[in-house]
Amino acid sequence: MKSESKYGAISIALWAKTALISKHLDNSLGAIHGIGLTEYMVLRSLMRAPDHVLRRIDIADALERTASGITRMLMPMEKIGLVQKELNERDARVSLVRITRAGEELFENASATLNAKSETLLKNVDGKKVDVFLDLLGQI
Amino acid sequence: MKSESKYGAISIALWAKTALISKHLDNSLGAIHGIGLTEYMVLRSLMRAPDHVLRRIDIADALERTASGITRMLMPMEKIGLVQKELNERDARVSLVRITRAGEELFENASATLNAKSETLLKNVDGKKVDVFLDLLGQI
DNA sequence: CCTATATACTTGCGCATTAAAGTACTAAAG
DNA sequence: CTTTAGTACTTTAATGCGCAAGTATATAGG
Repeated sequence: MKSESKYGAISIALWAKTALISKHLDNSLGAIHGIGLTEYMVLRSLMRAPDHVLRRIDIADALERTASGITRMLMPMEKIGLVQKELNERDARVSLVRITRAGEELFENASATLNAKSETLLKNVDGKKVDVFLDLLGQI
Repeated sequence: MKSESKYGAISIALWAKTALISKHLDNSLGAIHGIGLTEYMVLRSLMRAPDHVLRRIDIADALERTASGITRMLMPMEKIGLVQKELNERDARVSLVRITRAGEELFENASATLNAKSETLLKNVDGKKVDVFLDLLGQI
């Protein structure tokens, strides 16, 4: 068997470890706050956007998802009041997404859960190299 | 907005970057070899197993998937002759999975594709830190 | 204006995956 | 043996998500 290149090994390790971590995070967020990890990421994108508003397509791009996936995901999120639809006067094709006050609060609580759970999951990672790790991930 | 802890930031970066990378790898493997990334990982697990045989449950554990997901995934793989079922004489509950010669060949070719594509996707990662990166991922 | 092309979504359909229930078998304890 | 509990897998029903097609609107060129 030919050996795996180091870059291939990184891809595979990323895939495997991320599967593990995201499953745990998804379960915790679901059990405690009733949202999935992808929904958390939608809220996070909105919180980071100027004025806390984004077009659906911007969310799709940010999360590496398709527009159709975003449309479907936002329906229940709107129903439970985490986000609300908003029209764009300049362009009637666009339907903007705004995070609500309830969405902001849930995001803050969910972030605490995510941070705590991440600390547990990553406790074996050499604390002195956390910044290196973040830097390497940023280079991708 | 409270800031994200560094461990939380790592989880999120892993999630986002892995989504990007695995989408590209999945597309390449699908277009060139007709298998998905998860199926590639099944073959990889089998290649690394002693005697190239595993129980379904071992594959499920290795890939962070459920037994039922593995059952479904193996059906088409068996149909196109990448793996074959095998009985366990000691325990009739178990149905072992063995990689075929065709499966081994496809795995070798797919590995070359995966390595090459990974190199492209990760070309911005500081070459001197590749070992550090792999080590950090291994610590998770 | 009018047509052609591009953009921002939404919808219909299908695939991959899971959770939960069901089947078949094994193992452990009396 | 027989009962009980546990394990390995399969199946059923439901979810999440993408692709392709469809709708509505915008923009550019004649």
